[in-house]
Amino acid sequence: MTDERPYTSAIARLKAAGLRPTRQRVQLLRVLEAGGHRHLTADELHGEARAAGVDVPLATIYNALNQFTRGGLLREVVVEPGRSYFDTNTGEHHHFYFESEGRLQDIPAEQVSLAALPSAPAGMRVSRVDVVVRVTEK
Amino acid sequence: MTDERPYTSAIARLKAAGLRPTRQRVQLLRVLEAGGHRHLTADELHGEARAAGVDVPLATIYNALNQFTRGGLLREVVVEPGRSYFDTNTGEHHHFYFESEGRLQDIPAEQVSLAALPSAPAGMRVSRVDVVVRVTEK
DNA sequence: GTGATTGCAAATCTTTTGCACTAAA
DNA sequence: TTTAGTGCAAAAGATTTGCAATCAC
Repeated sequence: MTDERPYTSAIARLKAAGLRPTRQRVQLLRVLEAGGHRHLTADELHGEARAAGVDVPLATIYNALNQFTRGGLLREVVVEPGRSYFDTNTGEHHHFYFESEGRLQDIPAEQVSLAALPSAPAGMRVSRVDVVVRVTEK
Repeated sequence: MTDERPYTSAIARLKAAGLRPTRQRVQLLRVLEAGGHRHLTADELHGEARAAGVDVPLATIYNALNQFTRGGLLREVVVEPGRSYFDTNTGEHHHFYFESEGRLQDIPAEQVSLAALPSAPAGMRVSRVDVVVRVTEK
C-alpha cells in the first residue's frame, strides 16, 4: 500500500495538533498513515519505521506516540496488562479483541448501541466510553 | 468491616476453583473477602496482606491473583497501561474509571444495555464484553 | 512419598526520564 | 537566537520465571 497523500499532509496534521513538525514526527506520522487504519504497539511502529528507513530510538517512538495521542492524532487502547495499542482510527468506534492472537479489530460505532448509562457523578464528565468485546476460540 | 464467613469458605471456594487450598492462598483469599467488593492492584493486596499479618512476597501475590483469576474467583480489569486491577466482583457488570484518581467503580449490568453487537467471527465466541466509562473532572 | 506450591532473587518487558546536543521558528 | 525536540542511556515500574526448599494430599 503506497501513501498517496502529499508530504505536507503530515505537516499540516501535526500543526493542527499543536505539535512542531520535526523530521522524526513527520516521518513517523507518514509511516503510520501509510498503513491505513490499524492498531499497533510502540515496538511494532519501531519495526515498521526501521523497515521504512526511519531509524528512531524506541524512546522517541514512545514520546511521539504519546504526543500524537494527546494531540488527537491517535487513540490509545489498553486491553491487556503491560501493553498499549495505538489506534490510527480516532473516530468513535469500539473493539473486538482476539485474546489468543493479541489482535484488535474495529467495530463501527453504529454497530453498538449503548443505552441507559448511569450519569457521571457530580462535577465529572464522561470523557469516553470504551466497549471491548473479547473473543476466544470456540 | 469484619469477615463473618467461616474459615472453610475460602477453602471451599479454592477447591471449587480447582486450586489446592494452601496456607497463603487461603490467607490471601480471606484478606480479599474481608474487604467486600472492590478493585485492587497486586501491590495494594500486598500491603493489605502485610497489614493483616500475612507476609507473602509480591511474586506470590501475583501468582495467586493470576490463579484466582483463572479459577473465576477474581476478574482482571485493565484500564491503564502498566497496571492491572483485580475485581472481587466476578458477576456481570461494568466500570466507571476516574482517570484523575486511577479509581474504578462498578456499574451494575442492568444499568448498561448493549444492543446490536456484531456477531463474533466464525469459530470464535464472545468471552466477555467490557464497558469502561471514563470520567474526568469537568 | 511425591507432585504441587512457595519463597526468593533475578530476569524480562514496557514505558518514562534526565540531560547534553540539535533543529525549528 | 531562543525554545522545543531528539538521542541515548539509564531508571523505573509492573509482572514473570527458575529453582531449591516446603507443604498438601
